[in-house]
Amino acid sequence: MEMARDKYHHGDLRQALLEAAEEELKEKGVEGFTLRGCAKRAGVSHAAPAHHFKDATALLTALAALGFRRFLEVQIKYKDAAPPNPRDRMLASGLGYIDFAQKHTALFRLIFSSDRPDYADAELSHASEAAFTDMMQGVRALSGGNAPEEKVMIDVAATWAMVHGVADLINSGKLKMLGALPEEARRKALVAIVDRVLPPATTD
Amino acid sequence: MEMARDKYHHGDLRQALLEAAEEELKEKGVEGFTLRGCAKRAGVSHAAPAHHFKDATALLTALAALGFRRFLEVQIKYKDAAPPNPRDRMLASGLGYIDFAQKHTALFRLIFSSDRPDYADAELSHASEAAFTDMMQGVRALSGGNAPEEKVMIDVAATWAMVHGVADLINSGKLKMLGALPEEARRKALVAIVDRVLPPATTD
DNA sequence: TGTACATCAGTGAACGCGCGTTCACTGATGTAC
DNA sequence: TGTACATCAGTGAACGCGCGTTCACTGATGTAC
Repeated sequence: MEMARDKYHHGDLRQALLEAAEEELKEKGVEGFTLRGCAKRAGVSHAAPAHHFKDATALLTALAALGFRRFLEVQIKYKDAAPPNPRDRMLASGLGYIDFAQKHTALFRLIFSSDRPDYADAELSHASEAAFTDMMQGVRALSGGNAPEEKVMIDVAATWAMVHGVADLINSGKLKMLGALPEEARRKALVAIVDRVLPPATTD
Repeated sequence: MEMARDKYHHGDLRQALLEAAEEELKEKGVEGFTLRGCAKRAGVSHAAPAHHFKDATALLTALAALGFRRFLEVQIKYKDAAPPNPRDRMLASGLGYIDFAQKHTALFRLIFSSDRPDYADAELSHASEAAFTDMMQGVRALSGGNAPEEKVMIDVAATWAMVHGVADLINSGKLKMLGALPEEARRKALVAIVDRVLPPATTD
């Protein structure tokens, strides 16, 4: 095993830069994010990142893509732990969405409230679509296979908006009354809120 | 009437800077906002703003306060045009919230998704509290005077989250299917969505 | 009504700073023979 | 197994840029007498 400090070549600077970027984002916010700051955090000269990312946008774009993938993973983890019916799975998925927003404040902001990543990038748009598609499918399963398209659209919009609203408000500290509740009560409250908007499961 | 171009003294540079700042925000986003850019837009040397705003944060803080006041005005305007019962007034208020987010994208982002304004500032925190208080009162009126506090909290959170979620998702272009609908259909869809989460009016 | 003076809002040159970007370089690694 | 060489990932000095901030200044306005 080699000691990292002895190495002139970093080994996996690309990965290290992504981790550094996440930290940088956490501490400085999207608005104060710099490439030089990331290089410093990764323990590397400020010119080194150029070998891996064209510019700050490229780094933020890759980080946003990674963010979307983790965002989806969290939701899937929650879903897989839920009772195997569309309603409970959808509810779990929503709780995962909110949990991600709370635990990864900076990433959540990056993927939902920033113009800095390049959304035309193939990797990023693929990752974001995967996340959104998963959510749509969950709602569709819940609305029932032959619900009219118009109803499905309303269901999707309502469910997504509710979950996203809770996540964004908690994330920006505006629903402190929820965040302040003890673990179990918080969960119960979130369930009550999200549950209120889920379409009733159809039985056909 | 004096011609503005003949004046060495601007007349009301403070106000002009606020308007310039809103434009700057609209075009460059919170992330690219500069004081020098605002000065240029206001047609004034870059050192002039210092007489009115200590720094960029002070200007953004004043702008955010102004944003919250307008945000509340729009909601009140909508409410006053609605049938005078708690449910319709609340619904109207929510539509006003969403309307503001759509028409003042930059301001909405500034007040809900940016760390740059100083929220400890008295004027700003007063303006934001006024907006939030108004909303809480609307929900409280709808929940009925003697609803248990816990239910009111859930009602507030659910209503706020739903409205805010729709507003934020439309604002960031993620509910295109709603934005793309023709005027009347869009309104109907929004009503259906927001209405779904409003607590039933109590009659006691 | 006129003059002197204080006040205030603006100018524009200058500064230091951190940023992104470029460039010649150097050290480490992998491969051909 | 050893040597020569190409490749690649890093360094660090240098640059130009736009930023915020400071400063001596100047032009306009209001007021005292």
